[in-house]
Amino acid sequence: MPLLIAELYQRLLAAYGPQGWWPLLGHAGTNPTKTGSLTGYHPGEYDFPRTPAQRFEICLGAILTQNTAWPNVEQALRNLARHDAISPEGIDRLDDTALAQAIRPSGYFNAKTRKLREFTVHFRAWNGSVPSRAELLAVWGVGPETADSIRLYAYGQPELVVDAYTRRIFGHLGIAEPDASYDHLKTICVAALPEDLIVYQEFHALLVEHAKRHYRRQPWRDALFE
DNA sequence: AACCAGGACGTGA
DNA sequence: TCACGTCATGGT
Repeated sequence: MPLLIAELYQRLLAAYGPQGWWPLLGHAGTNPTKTGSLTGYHPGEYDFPRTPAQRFEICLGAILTQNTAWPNVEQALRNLARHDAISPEGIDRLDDTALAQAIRPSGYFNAKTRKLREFTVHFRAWNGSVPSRAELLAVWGVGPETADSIRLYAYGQPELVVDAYTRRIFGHLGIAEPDASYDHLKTICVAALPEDLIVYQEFHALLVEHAKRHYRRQPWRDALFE
């Protein structure tokens, strides 16, 4: 009998406490239980984003963090902030060379320059309304995880997020096949958890925290669950 | 000093 | 569908 997903969530929450995602620039809040020297967490506060700028910052971060370590993304976001470019107008103001230079620390800077351009066009067209998952997936450079992250953290929608850590942990613990698809993992999580914004936000954040602690390098030995 | 990170896209079978 | 190559910097 594999570990139940709901029980996994409860035990992660008990072990690490509320994480407070999505991390935001300029938010001094930290989480003493988190790994590394990351900042911008706001455990116990679920009324983010509080401004249009914070919403757009989360969207940019969701794209910039694709296959990229978060500290690199923070450097890129700080560069954009220095250019006053955490806004659709700010992105537009930078030419491709300047934009690529600013986001260089996050890697794949040519591809991500285009992704930020494309996203900005659609973001403005949504005109403040909440984009559907399909609308997000229609944006070049936005795949399933990025779309779900934006829905969940930038727009406060109860949209469950799956990532490589989810697959790795579930595979290791026998909850799902190691090569299970994104949609399958999402389906079994949605079926096992209450459809709740806070639960979804914490669930993803807790899996990331747990993976950073115990799944960095193979062979994985899960100190919390075995 | 290799190894890899909070993926997505294009291509060929 | 699906497997595989590509994109790139910075931390460990």
